[in-house]
Amino acid sequence: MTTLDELTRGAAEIIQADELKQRLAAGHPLRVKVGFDPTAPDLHLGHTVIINAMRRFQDAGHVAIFLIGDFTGMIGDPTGKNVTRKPLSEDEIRANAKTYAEQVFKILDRSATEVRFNSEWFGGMSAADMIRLASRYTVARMLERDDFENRYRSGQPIAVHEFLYPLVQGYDSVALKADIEMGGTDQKFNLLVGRHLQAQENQKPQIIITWPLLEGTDGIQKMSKSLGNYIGITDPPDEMFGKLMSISDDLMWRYFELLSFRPTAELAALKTAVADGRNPRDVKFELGLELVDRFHGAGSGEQARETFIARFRQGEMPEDMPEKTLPAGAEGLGVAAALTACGLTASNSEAFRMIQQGAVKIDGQRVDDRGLALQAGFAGVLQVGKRKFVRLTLVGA
RNA sequence: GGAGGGGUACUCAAGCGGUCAACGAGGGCAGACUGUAAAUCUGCUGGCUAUGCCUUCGCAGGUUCGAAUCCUGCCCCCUCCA
Repeated sequence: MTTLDELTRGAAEIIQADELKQRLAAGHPLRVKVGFDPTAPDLHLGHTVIINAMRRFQDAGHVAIFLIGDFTGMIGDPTGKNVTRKPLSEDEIRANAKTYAEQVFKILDRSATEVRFNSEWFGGMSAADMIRLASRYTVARMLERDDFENRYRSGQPIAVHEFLYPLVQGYDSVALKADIEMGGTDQKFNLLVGRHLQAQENQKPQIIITWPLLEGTDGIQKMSKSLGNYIGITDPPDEMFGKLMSISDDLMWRYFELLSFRPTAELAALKTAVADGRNPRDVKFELGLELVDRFHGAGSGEQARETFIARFRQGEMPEDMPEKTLPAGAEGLGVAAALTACGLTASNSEAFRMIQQGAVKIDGQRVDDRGLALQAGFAGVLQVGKRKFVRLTLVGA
């Protein structure tokens, strides 16, 4: 039996926690809605925080509604002041939705998930109905939203249709008869609009659960692809495991809380164990095992761990690495040129720098001579730093 | 429309005729130490056919032996006034 605490572990805020308790106690399956933007189908662990939450609700017998905002996506949402998002074509949206599904059902239980598109109810809505919808909320209340208020006060433009977005999102909840809507903390305002609109339609206003934005591997900024501090759920097992091992001990607990399905009591036990002297690294292994298994199938986590140990604790070379065959001229191929051609360094200059810093190895042997030329017939492993390898073969030109 | 301020490498930010491939900070990368953790220390952080050469300081010209630095035009951003 999943308790309320377990369902909302790590949540930033619950609006009307009492109501949530009551509805859960009533014993009926609740409709848990989460909206997704059809623009970014490449999910990382940060996105999964909320998907995990959906899964917990499913396991407790509720229905997860995976809502794809295709209607809104086709218009292009300029929210977020700087970049105007470009509208997506129907084809793009369909393709993105498919990718979403593939990724999301690694976590969600397909049989307890409703996948919906908001073009279902907006696609055929008349202008009159849209204006009617717009009449349901006042400008003053719209301006309560933080970013609207800031922009209004500082004289930055707010396009009229931006006011429509919260309404559209809120109306989704009406159309879906959502009992609960979850979102990132930045979504709070929009989620509240849903409550308002539902009340006007004589529906029970949805309960709102907001989730924090997960910190990236740097432990400071939110996980995002553009910051490069992300762990993609399609990352290969070894890479995913490795990235997880590189997070700080503090961050590990955060990841456990938001990403692991282990009961809170177990997490507390792990914490105690570490406090009593257990190596945090081994606990981090547990995290890696769980997550790699989740995205790559049972057993893949253990395999990733073995590879990890072999490579980093015992200093072995990875078993599979990119292979490359290059032609060598009469005088051979300079190491720097070879490194760059293999993509291990961005330029010859960088390659020279790496050599100077003792970061370059050939078959595990450190290279100090930047003038070294590899001859045709060479076959071996080039390495830069601790984790970049290429198996290179040189053939005569 | 008027007045003023500003655009420098991944980001912030110095420099205001030569010693500038450009101070410093952050970030990133590498080395040491480790548990590929954090913290810490050290080095690097434009390119190349590499002890030299080439290209970079909003864009295009000009002055000068020599410009990121001075002049002209253009583009963009910000602040104040109308």
